Amino acid sequence: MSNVTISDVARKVGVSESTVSRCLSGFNVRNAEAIRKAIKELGYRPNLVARNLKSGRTGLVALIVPDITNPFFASIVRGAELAAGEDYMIQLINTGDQPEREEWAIQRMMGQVDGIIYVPSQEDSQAMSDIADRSLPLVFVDRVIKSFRSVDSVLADNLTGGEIATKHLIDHGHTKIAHISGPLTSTPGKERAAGYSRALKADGIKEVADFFVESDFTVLGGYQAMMSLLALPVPPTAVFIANNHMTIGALKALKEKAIKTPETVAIIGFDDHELTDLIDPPLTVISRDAHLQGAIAMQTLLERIKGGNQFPPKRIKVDVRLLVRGSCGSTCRHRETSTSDTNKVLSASTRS
Amino acid sequence: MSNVTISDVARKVGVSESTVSRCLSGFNVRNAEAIRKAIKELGYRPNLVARNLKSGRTGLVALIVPDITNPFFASIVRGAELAAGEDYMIQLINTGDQPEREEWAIQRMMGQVDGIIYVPSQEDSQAMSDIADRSLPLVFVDRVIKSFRSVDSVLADNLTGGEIATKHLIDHGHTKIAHISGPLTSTPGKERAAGYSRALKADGIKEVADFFVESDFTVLGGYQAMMSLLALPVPPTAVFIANNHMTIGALKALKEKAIKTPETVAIIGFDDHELTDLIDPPLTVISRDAHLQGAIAMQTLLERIKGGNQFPPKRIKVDVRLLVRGSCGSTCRHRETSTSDTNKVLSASTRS
DNA sequence: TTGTAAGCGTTATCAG
DNA sequence: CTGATAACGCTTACAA
Repeated sequence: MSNVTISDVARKVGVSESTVSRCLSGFNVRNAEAIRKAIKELGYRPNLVARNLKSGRTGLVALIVPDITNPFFASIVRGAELAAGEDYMIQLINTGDQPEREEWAIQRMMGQVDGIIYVPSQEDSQAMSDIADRSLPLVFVDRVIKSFRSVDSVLADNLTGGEIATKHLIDHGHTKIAHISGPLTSTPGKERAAGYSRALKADGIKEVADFFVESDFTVLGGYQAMMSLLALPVPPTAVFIANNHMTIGALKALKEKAIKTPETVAIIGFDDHELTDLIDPPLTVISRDAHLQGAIAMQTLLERIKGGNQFPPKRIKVDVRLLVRGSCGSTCRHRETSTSDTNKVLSASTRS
Repeated sequence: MSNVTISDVARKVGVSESTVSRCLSGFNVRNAEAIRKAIKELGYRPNLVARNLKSGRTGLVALIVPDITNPFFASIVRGAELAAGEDYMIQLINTGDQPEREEWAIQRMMGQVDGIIYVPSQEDSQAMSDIADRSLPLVFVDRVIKSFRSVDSVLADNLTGGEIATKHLIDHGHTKIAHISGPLTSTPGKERAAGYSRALKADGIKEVADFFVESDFTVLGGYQAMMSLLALPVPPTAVFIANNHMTIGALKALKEKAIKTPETVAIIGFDDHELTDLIDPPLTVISRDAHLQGAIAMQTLLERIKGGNQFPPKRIKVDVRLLVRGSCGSTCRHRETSTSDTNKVLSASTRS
C-alpha cells in the first residue's frame, strides 16, 4: 500500500495534481521530466482503487470454476488469462461444485469485478437469482444454467463427443457397452449421455438400464460406478466414462480387481491428460482444447464488457476429437479424428 | 455494476446516508426494517471499490505462480484459497517462469492487493526491485529470492527429500545413480540436488559428472535429459528426477526407447499425482502436502497483513515423505516414510 | 498547457 | 440514535 499520493508528487514538483494526472495519462505537460523524476524518487504508484472508483471499472474478471486441481479447468483458466492480456486480471474462485458456494461467490463478485466467467455445477441452479436483472457481463463455460438462455456460452461438442466415443467401442465389435455418466443435471453429463444413447440407437443396439450408471464426476464416484458395473451378472465388455476424474477412479477399480484392459473391458474416457499415454494401457479418450475454450470465453466476455449488448447471445461449441491409444484394443496409436478439421482456429471455432 | 447507491436507499427511506451505512455495519438504527426493505426493493449492493478506497484495503491477495496447469501449484492455490476464508479473494497470475512477467505482475499488483503470495522462478531475481522499500506483505512459497532473507517463506524440505530419494535408490543396490535436476538457480532445484549429493557422499559413492543433468522443470527438458543419460557409454541404472513434469518427460523417453523400468533403469520422482499409481510401473515418488503449503502461506500472509511486522520472519519447512510404489523395484506398495510424523498438523508444521 | 473544483460511493467524525 | 460534513486518491470538465 503506497501511502505516497499524487498530491505528494504535485507538491514536490510544484504543479497541480491534475498536471501530474495528465502526465500519467500520457498528455503533453511542460514539466514531464521533473514529474517523472519526482515519481521515481518518491516511489509513487497510482492507487488503482481510487482510479477504479472514478472510472467505474475494476479491471478484474471473476473465474468461477469447480476445481482448479482438475487440469481441464486449469487449462481453461490459463487460456482465459492469456486472452485477457494486460487489461484484465483474474480473480479465481473454486466452488467444489457446491451451489451455495457458487451463489456466495456471485453475490460477492457483483460490483467487485467487470465480468464473470462461470462454470455452473447444475443446469437448474439458482445461484444466479440476483444476477438476473443486473447487467454484469457473464459467460458460461463448459456448462450452462438452463434458465439463462440469453447468456453467452462456450461449450464443448459433448453430444458428438459421446457419440464418437460410443461408436468407437461399437466399431471394435462391442455390444455390451456401459456408460459412467456425470450428473444428468449438468450440461456435459446430460449431453455426453445423450451422445452415448444416440450412437447405440444408430447401430440398433438396445440400451441396457444396468449399463447406465449416473455418477458425479469424481474419482471416488468413478471407482464405485465401475465396481457396480463389474458386479453385474453380465458385465459390460466396454465402458465410456464421461470425464477424467471418473476415469481415474474406474481404472483404479479395474486395477484392484486385476481386470485386463482392453482384453476383458475396453475403456474410453473424456478429456486428455499429459499422463494418459503413460498409464497401462495408454488411454483412448475424447479430447478438446480446453485452453481454447477458456480463451474464447474471455474474448467473448471482453467484447461484452466493451460492447454491452450490441450483439446477440453467442453459443459457441468447441470441437472434440478422438485420440486413439491402447485402452480399446486398437493397435494404431495417436490417430486423431476431429469432428471437423476446419475450426481449430479461434475465429473459425465460433458456431452459432 | 449496480448503479443504485447508498444515497438512493437513504432518500427512499427518508434518512441520511450515514444511517444506512450504520445499518449496514450492524449498528442499531431506528428504521432498520424500512432500510432493509428499501435495500431489497432497490436491489442495492454496496460498492466495494468505494468501500475499499475508504478503508485502504482491497480484500485481494495476489497469487503469483509459474503454471496453474501443474497440479502441484494448483494444490497450493487451493490450499491458500481455503485458508483465506471469506475475507480475502485470490487474484491469480501465471508467470510461465518468465522473470519479466513476474516483475510486471508485482508492479501491477502493488496498490491493488493487500498482499502477495509468490513463487519466484529464480533465487537471484530482480522482479522485486520495487517492492523492497515498500511494506506490501509478502510470502514466498516453494521458492525464495535470496536477497530477501527477511521475507516469510513456506518451503518443502527439499534437502531431505533429495536425500531420501537418493538413499532409496542406494538401498536398492544402485551405485550408478543419476540426477535430473531443476535449474540450480531455483530453490528446489538447488536443494534437491544438494540432497542427492549428500546422500551419495554419505554412502561413499563417487559423484559422476555425467550423471548430473541440470534441466528446467519442463516435460521436454526431462525428456531430453533422460535421452542424454541413456546415450552415455555407461548409462545409470537409477535416476532421481527433481519434479513431476520432468519425470513425465523422462518416462516418455524410456518408453520411446523401450527401456524397462525398474529392471534396466529405476526411477524416483518428486511430487505425487493422482495418476502416478496407474502408470506402468507405478511411480515411486517423494511427496509433500502442497495443499498444506498453500494454506500455511496464506495464513502467514494474513497474519502479516493484520499484524504488520510484529513477529520475526518465518521460515517454514513442510515435511516430505517417500511413497514407495513399483518404479524402483520394491515389491511393497504404498509404504510411507515421513521425515517426521509429528508435524502433519498445520500448527505443528511450523518450524523456524 | 495549466489550475480549480467537483465528484466517484462509502465511512468516520463530531455535534446535536 | 441521527445528520451534516469531510475525507479516501484520483480524474475530468471548465476556466484561465
